[in-house]
Amino acid sequence: MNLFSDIRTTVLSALEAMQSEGALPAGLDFANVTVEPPRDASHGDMASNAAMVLAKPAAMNPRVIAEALAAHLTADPRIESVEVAGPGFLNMRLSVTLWQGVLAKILDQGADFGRADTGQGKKVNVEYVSANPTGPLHVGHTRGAVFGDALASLLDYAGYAVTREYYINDGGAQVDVLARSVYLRYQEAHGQEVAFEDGTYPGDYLIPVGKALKEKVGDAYLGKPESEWLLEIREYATEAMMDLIRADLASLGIKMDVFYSEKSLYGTGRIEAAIAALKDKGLIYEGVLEPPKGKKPEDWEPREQTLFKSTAHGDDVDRPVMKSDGAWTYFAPDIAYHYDKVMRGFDMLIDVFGADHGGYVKRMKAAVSALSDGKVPLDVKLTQLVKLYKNGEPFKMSKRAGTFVTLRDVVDQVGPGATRFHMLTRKNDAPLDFDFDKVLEQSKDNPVFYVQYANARVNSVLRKAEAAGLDLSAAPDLSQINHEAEINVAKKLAEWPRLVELAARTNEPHRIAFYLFDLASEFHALWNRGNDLPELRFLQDGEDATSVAKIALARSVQVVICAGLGILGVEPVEEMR
RNA sequence: GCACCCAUAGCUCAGCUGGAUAGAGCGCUGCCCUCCGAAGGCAGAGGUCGAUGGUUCGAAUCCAUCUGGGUGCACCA
Repeated sequence: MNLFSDIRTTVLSALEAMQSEGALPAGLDFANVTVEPPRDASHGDMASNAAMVLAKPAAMNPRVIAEALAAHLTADPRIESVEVAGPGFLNMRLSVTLWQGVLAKILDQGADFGRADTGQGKKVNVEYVSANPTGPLHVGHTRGAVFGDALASLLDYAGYAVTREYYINDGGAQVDVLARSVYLRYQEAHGQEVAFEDGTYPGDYLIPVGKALKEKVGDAYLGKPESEWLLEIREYATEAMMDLIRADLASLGIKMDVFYSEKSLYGTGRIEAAIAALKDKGLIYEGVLEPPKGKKPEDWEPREQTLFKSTAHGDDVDRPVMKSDGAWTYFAPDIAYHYDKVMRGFDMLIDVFGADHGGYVKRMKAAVSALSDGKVPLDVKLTQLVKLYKNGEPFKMSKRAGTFVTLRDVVDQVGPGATRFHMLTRKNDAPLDFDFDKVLEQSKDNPVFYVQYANARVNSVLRKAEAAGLDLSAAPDLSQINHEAEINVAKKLAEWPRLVELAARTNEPHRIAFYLFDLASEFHALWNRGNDLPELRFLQDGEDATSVAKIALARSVQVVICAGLGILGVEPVEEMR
């Protein structure tokens, strides 16, 4: 349970009490009343804007409202003091026992402390990665993969029923190219000279696929026209690539619930059904698009196409769903795929795309809005570029030069945990610098290390406690946790449930990473003060009860750090080496 | 030309459905530690929040216009 919403409830009932006393007019809307941590700690533990928000509708001076509200709130034993400040802020200091109670709750609930019911069990589908099945995942995919996976975990923690999904683009021309490329490797495996022309994939990763194909079918396809092997090899190669991709994802600890095949939409009437659904709504018509203004493609000519009236749902121009030759455009199966998601009963859809697909957002939202009659929201999160560095020097990638960096390269070098955490130290729509050396650096400017180090220090305390023969199963006397530096840590811990809700509401898992860094900082600050003030150390010689209480604080920190790392998909390390 | 994203300290970036004197890390300055919890700690300097208007009791946050950067713009996915 979120302490801030607890206190907000208290404030609201105080306001209602004022109304029944006639100290405040009836019929006010309290929706904008907030209770938040003030930016400046000298303003107390929690601040409310109630008086200022209500001043106008109540036609009263905000300070008058604030004073009356303060009088009501001081009656609450949890609130130690209330003061009115500035234009009408209500600053509250909460009693120490309340913060001590937070620790008790953390120890009682464990990793569930902070679990929210924001989602109320609603079904949400998170689609991410969805890379073409034509090769291994590269760094660009890595960010989308980590972001999408952490977002899915976050939403799960916030009470949603989450489905992790990967859309396999196995229906377009690119898988034909893949098949031809594999055929070349297959010929090569038979000892033939081959040349990779433009429009084929020359990557080494197809060599074993060609060899394996030779093992499987022998020389059955040799010297045969494309028409006799294209379908079979395409099938075979796509499967091989998906195995590769699944393994790449697994190396980051990612496991999808659903792999959805684009190909499965063709020839099954599903695209037709989705387009028909749009047609029923009067959103499909035959027409000719205007040429794009300004930059006009050289080969542009007016063509009549089947168009989706996406402008009716917020898009800038209508979009073609069928080419002039009668084949579906790439947009058509995407519509059908999202229609399928809607039909599967999801209450909310999230697509994670690379930033280069930004131009695709509006039409996708238009499609989902149209197909669900505006009932199912689609949030599209774009992940920006990852710039690679090695020791501060930009690391140029080039497919030709062979300096093409794959997801596997990154994970093999820095490990899944550091990769994941670092990828989440930026907002998804901000570019990210990834330095292979700095990610592994053991210093304060590396948040991965700093957070892990906090957890490791707790483990160190626990090991020493065990060695000293302390009995940690006894209930700690938390009233001994009363020093300001200790209470500050408890206050930070109390913010955790609220932060989870905020991060889930905005679909922004990076907030978890930043919070963990803040919490670790608070914990390290307490640890460091133990250098000067021995009474702040976690282990107090000869005073077992005190040690047990202080260790309870350390364990609370560990519980929340591990819960947070769990959302990010980062394995906590036992000790730093 | 249009659409979307971005612009905050010297650098890299946070900033809560609009809240008080805008924060962190690095870098910089000063002090502390060289056996007892320092893979460091404490303190400080550093900002017209890209610009100009507007809404509001109150704007880095919302709206409009402009500037600068990124991405994308029929019959490729």
